[in-house]
Amino acid sequence: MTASLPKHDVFQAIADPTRRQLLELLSDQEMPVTVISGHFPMSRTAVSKHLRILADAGLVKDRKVGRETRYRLDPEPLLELKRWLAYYERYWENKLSVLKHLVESDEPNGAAPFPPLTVIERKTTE
Amino acid sequence: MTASLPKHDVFQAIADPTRRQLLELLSDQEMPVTVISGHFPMSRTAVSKHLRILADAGLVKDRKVGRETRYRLDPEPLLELKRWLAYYERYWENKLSVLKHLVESDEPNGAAPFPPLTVIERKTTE
DNA sequence: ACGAAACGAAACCAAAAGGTGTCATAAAGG
DNA sequence: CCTTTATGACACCTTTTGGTTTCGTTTCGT
Repeated sequence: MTASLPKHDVFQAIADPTRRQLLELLSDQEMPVTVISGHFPMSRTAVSKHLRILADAGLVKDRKVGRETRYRLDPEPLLELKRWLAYYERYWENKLSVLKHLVESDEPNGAAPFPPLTVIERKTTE
Repeated sequence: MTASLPKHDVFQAIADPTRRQLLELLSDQEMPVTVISGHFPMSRTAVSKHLRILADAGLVKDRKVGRETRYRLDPEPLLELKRWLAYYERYWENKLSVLKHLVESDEPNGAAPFPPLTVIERKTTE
């Protein structure tokens, strides 16, 4: 167990626009760092750090080829994102039902309008 | 034009685990800030700021009811996320083709192995 | 009319994020 | 060999983020 414990999760990894562009660039083919960083208006080191974060999230894989390290997309962790998103699909599928909900809870201050207070635990840093 | 120019984008908004929990909590029904913050191990103000960020991204809507402000989910911006994700679906649908790609680009240093260097413009802060 | 409740705004703070440049090392290539 | 190339590891800096507390304003309830 404790299988690889990703230090960065997918949500955080894709939050940065540069990293999303990296994923797009690497989706076609694998590339070494120098070539990759040539596509971005920042230092190679900066790009390298972004790649590290993506790797931590499992979104890219690397392999050494001679003196270079080639990176390529691994889309697998995006499945988690897809599953997360799937939960909300039902909400936009019928926005009308949302509207209906709004109208129904019309009373300014209902009797017991809100669910039992369940405190959401702070995820302890693993 | 310049239609509402969201200061925070969806990707950044959902990057924070607390904000994802907020979305989940608000997906069922609308709630005023005090009730919402009762579910989280942090100050009301902190929760309020998270709600602000979600609102900036268009993920929640608020309406004033008396002295309280009730927040509720608006799933619409998640469509952007869904579209972004859709681009990558073809990659995990056939991970085998990715593998094939890898094997084919076997030569240690091919003639012109990488695409023409197109520098990706830094998105100027709007 | 007045105290309490609900909330946003502001000032503040520590830590994380996103950059930079320099350096050490390993592999390639005369 | 000796130089160049590719890269990761550091040390460092600035801005953003996520949190706090305090304060003012509006609305409610009595």
